[in-house]
Amino acid sequence: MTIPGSEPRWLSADDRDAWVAFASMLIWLPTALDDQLQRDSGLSHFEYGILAALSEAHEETLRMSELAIYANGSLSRLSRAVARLEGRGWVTRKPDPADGRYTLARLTNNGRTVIVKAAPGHVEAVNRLVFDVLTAAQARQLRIIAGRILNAIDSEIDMASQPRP
Amino acid sequence: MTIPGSEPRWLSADDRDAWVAFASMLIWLPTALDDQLQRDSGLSHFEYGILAALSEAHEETLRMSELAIYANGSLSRLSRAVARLEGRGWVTRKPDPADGRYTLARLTNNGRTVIVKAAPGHVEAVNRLVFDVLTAAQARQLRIIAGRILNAIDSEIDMASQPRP
DNA sequence: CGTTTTCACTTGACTGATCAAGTAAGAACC
DNA sequence: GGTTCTTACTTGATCAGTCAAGTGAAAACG
Repeated sequence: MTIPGSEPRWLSADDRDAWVAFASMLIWLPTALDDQLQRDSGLSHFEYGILAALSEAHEETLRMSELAIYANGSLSRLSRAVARLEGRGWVTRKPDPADGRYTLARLTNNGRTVIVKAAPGHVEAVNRLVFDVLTAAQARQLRIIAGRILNAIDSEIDMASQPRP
Repeated sequence: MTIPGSEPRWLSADDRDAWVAFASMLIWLPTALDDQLQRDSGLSHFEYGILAALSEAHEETLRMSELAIYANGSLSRLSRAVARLEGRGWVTRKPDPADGRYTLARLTNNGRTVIVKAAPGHVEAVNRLVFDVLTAAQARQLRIIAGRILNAIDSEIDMASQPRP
């Protein structure tokens, strides 16, 4: 995306400081949260997301393609992860009777027990590592900042898929 | 870390909103940056970090263990990544003559060419997706927020390794 | 109403990450 | 100065994730 011949645009000294800290956080916060879940519940963050999304859904059931969006993952990744969760007896899959192309994933009783046990520890970790160390104003800023960055990512993707609307 | 019998501490409505946006950003920003590097330079973000760290080091040379810290990765991961980069002719490895336990990784001329070509596009992406959409004040806040979260992670790790100082 | 397309997954082949075990060099101890 | 310990990696086994190809159900088409 750099226009050939144009001067590369570097980061200002302030931005560079911010980026070093931010980039490091982008790596270590997910790692820390993953570790807590793995230690305390034997779940990856992705698996946690799947169970959490199902537990909040109507009849604890979602189509795979919807679940993929809530859990922030590709369908392929979800398919394998749900296969693992099904193996542990925490989720079941069956074709949607209304349209055989869809697969309905549903939380089992055991699965509900797992997520109910895992949730408090995970939320506690999010509080400890994020919100306890931020002021209310910073938390609000964080929401805005994250929203803007997500918008920028989205519009970049839209740009790539349809060059001229 | 939840004290048994104590009430789980949930997130406030505001914090929950912030967390949903922030968690999504934690997933999609690294993905977007990785994609840009992969497309434009055939590098993963981790490989980019390795080459960038070497290019800024004295004589473009670093011990593996130092490099691991700069690149935010485990020694094992680094060892495999550098093996790949060595295979592509962008890095060499040799034992430190001063202490045979250390391995010195050094950027080759080809490696320098690669990182010099890759850097502007990557920095441009960081600007587009992060700093262009933030005010200067938000960028400053982001540095502070990231710093506080990193501190919280560090003190948690210290806590675990030495229960009582 | 049979054929072609599209859709919603699933899966095979491969790459990269992790953990634990292995190796080889230097330090420490007696 | 020989044995044990520590340090700095490296590597084998395994596992999760990606991409592309495959499958089977519904839509669309002529």
